[in-house]
Amino acid sequence: MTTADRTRIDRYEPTEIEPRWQARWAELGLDRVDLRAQGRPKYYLLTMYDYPSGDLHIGHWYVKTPTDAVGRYRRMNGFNVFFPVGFDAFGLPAEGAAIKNGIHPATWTMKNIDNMRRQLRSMGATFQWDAEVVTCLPEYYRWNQWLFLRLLEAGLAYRAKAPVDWCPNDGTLAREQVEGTDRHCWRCGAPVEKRDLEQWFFRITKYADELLDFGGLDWPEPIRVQQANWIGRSEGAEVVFTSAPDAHLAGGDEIRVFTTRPDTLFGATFMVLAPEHPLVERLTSPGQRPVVETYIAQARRQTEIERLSTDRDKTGVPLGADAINPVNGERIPIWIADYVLSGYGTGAIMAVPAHDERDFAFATQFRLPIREVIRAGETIGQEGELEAAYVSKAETDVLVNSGRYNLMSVPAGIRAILADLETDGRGKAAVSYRVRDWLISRQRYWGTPIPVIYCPTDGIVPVPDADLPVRLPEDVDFKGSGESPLKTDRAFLDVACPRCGGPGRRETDTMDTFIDSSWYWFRYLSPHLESGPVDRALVDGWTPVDQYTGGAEHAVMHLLYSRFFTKALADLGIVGEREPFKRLFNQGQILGADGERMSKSRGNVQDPDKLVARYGADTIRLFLMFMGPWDQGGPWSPTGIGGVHRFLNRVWTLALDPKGIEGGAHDAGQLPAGEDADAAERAIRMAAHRTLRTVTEEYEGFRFNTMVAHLMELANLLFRYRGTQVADGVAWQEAIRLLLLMLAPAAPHITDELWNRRRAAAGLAESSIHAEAWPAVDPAAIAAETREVPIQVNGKIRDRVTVPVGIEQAELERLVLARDKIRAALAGRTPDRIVHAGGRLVNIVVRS
RNA sequence: GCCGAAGUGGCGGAACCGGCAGACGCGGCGGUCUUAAACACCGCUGAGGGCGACCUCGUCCGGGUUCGAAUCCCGGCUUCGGCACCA
Repeated sequence: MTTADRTRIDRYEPTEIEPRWQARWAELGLDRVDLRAQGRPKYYLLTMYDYPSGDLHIGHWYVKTPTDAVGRYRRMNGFNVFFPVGFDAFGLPAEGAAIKNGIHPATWTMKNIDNMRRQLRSMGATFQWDAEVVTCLPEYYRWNQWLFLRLLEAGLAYRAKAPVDWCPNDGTLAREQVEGTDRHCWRCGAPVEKRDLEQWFFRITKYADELLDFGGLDWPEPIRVQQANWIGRSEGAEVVFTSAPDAHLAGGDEIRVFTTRPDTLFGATFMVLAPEHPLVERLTSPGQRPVVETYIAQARRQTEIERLSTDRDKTGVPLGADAINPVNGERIPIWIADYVLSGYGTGAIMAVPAHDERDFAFATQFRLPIREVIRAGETIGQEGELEAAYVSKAETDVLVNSGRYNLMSVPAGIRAILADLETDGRGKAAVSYRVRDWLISRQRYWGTPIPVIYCPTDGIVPVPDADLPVRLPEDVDFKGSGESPLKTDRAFLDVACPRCGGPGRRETDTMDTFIDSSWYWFRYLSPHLESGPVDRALVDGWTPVDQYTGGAEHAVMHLLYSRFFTKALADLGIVGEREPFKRLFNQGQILGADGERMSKSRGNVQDPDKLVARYGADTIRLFLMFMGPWDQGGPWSPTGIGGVHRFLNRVWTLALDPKGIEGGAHDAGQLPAGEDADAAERAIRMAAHRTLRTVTEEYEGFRFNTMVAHLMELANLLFRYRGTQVADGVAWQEAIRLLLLMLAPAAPHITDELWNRRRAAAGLAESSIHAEAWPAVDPAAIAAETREVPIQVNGKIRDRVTVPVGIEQAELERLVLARDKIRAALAGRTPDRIVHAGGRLVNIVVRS
């Protein structure tokens, strides 16, 4: 085909087609959904909303456009699909921009949102824009405050003084926001310190056990494992030691420890308290006081210093006091050391150096006694000096040096010791969790104000519901010191106590923005509702979310908080379901071409606007799906994008110009050798329907890369028939129709254009392809009469034979053994065995 | 160190259940069309050997199970992600 010929039909011009169809879909209301419609099954499709940083990069497309394809596919399958978007609009970058450029965070944020809305529209996705949520608007954050007050009433929110992780730039951090061995801030990278502050907490620990239960959820295994590890449930015992009488001490103070190994109680040769433990002060002997105080001060500072290695030497000092072991009355010295954490268990341990690596290291360093109390059963009587801690809980291990518990197996020992401790009131079975309560206070301006007032008379007073929202003052002074401007804003700060009317002071901390994202999908259902946070009827009808898509980096933050919130809201009677997201898919992450995370500072950000201008949204959508498995991600490389664009061009040509013949092949326009028109049409139908069968499964299973590959294969096959006598025949027409329908969810613009050009050519009125039903496979079309069977000799392919589908095994064997190549491979030997692999293959086994 | 995921052509990847390794695309080579180039189209393209039909080798490494292993089992190596003294 020459250039002149090729211009005979219109060329594929995505930049002309795409905006036109996007406008048309808006007119047709394709992006609207009647949430109260009856009849069709609901499908709540949710993709993680974005922080309005200002620009979309290709990573946003990577999450959202395949998700949109799923929505379109579901819609074609008769579902009422709800697919909202919004913006996670509070947060630090806006404040940073304010300090740096003197722009108000609200101005900066809303401007960014405007730009991002435009960019999001260019994806051609069917987002429900009228459900949009912007979390920095009072109509949203008002309900953060309202929910906070309900949690406060229910005892799920509380204020406590606690050592908190503190970043000099960003203030308080949640534990999840402290990263790495050196404990740096996830945002700015500065070393994180510990500070004692009065802070607000949400009682997520109350739900620890329920959060470990993923029953009924279709979530990726790695995320479930990560959450389970984060929650970190350990079963063991709480054992009560007592302080021994001493010159400076009457004795009898209860010192509780948590242990997972009550069977090793006889091996406790000393005890260690966290430096922050409340009893340290009381137990320390006058002689040790200076050393102890120095150590505590040092430990405090130590968390501020970069600690690059976890296997640094253990440090600690003795208090100069002893404790009494409840099982044998033995006196053991009490130490403090920073390897015992104040926030876990009881903040105190019994040290069993023989059977715990950390205690072993500590004992070795300070020459404390090590007493073996567990031995592998078969090594009894071979006791010697231990070179390392023996940490084992094997069934065959037995207790030694443990008085009346000697020679009991470990499980039996645990049960017996626990029972005896319980009888004496000296201990009980206990469970401990790694997860701590969620610290939600942030010393920042750009967040939801925490709705409480401090009154000298009444203490902590909640802001009455009627006074909500507590609005962020707009006219504030950003000094750039990092200190929240709310702290110095008299108009905000000074407020009458709602209870006594006296002078009160408003809370100046704002909420962690993860609160916003912990319930936003409920709000999507009624974003402007003024009578409450959620419309209960809609929530009951539409939640849980059927499919959630987003990055795995939220495994222990957003995805855990959301589950907690949903459970808490269910207990408060605000929602009915206890889990937010029924099915979760974590797509991978697109990295920069350098293999690093995309970021402006690295200069490796891919701008989708340019790509869209050059290739069109359909090509970009399809290319992102084609790159590889969706959960894999990978470095961005535009190599190959041309191949996908070519594919769309071929679809264009197939649909509009079936009779044309390209130059190139000598036999162009001829049917394949040995094929008549009937056979050709059967081949086309079979290919189209087989493709439909696979592609349907691939949409269901989110295997978009192979889905695109199979559509390419079908297009390649049709291209071979282009210009032949069957081009544009009945089978061809059907194949084109199926090809367009199958491609429609992934490449929505070009398919609607081609669909309607073909309708117009047939004298039919316009009708969007996206209103069509997903086609059904015709079983008759895919039924084959013959099939090709590979033949192996000793597992190696030697030949193939085409046989009728229903052939008898004996007949097949006779046929196979008569083949020249097989006779040659057998070289006169007699087969020992012939394996028929379910009709898929024949393997002739011959020995010698 | 612990937990998790993954290692297949020059590259992205396919093979979903143990049954034709490398689908599809990129890149490369050759060709058709064109005055020419670009575009488009057609063919070839894992490595080695052979004029050829074909043969040998080949899915991180070493063992094993099986008629048959990229796939299952045991041991090891490497890369990526998470956790960071959690008693």
